[in-house]
Amino acid sequence: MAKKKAQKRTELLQGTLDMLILKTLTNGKAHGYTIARHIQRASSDVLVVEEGSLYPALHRMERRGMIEHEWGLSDSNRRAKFYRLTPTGRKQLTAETKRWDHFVNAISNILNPPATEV
Amino acid sequence: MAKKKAQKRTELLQGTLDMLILKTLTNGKAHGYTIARHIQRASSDVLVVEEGSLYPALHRMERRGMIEHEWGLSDSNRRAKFYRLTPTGRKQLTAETKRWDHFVNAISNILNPPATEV
DNA sequence: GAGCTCCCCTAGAATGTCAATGGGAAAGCT
DNA sequence: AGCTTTCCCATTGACATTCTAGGGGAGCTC
Repeated sequence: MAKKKAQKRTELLQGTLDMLILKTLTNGKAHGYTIARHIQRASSDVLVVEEGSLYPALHRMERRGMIEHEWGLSDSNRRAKFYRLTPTGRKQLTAETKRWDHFVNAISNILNPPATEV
Repeated sequence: MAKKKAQKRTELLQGTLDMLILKTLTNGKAHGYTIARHIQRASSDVLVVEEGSLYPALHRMERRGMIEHEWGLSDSNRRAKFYRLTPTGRKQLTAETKRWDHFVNAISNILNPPATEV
């Protein structure tokens, strides 16, 4: 037994999902299912996007004007909602990426403090 | 006017606060107020820990056995609750740091995909 | 004693993620 | 044809964490 149950804790750090989705869409339009797959593969399975996180994220991002959708047919011939970046979305990606770098750098400074001053 | 109001969005990425607190405590015991100051200074004001986040975090961390407290007097001669790392807390810090590195690396792979395979 | 800084705390709202679930349709298999 | 798998969309309710916005008290300086 001992079901190696995955941590109950959040897998993704809140706030990073939008950035990942936006980034994924810079490769061209894609539908939800594909976006999730891409993030998972590109991260070697470290980042797993649950559907219950993905779709709400896509919806709020569209509501906020970062992405737009149009219906189409997927590679496997199924109805799928293809999302595309808007100019706003591109700006947002730039901003969030900058913020992310900034943030990671700050954390890093705490985790590995630079040589102390005299 | 145009009060450049800071984004309503969360300043800290969820889940990082505990790690920062634990790390801060590796320098020795400290009380809440000092911990917050330290994080802010060490990050050049990038990371600001609000009191409404700090104290609940300290309390739950203590509840989970990662830290312990004892009352004492601060440098400025006021009653203050000094927290200290427990062995569990140290382990937790190691685990969270590993998780963090792992995570940052994964995000990085998506944001700056390595040279594509042939 | 007014005002500042330090130090503790909590309640309520907001946000975002997850687990669980549901549905439907194409593809592949036997 | 029927069955199963995979793909694709979506929502619900629980949960954790953070923030805003409050409250209180005690030492220090003038």
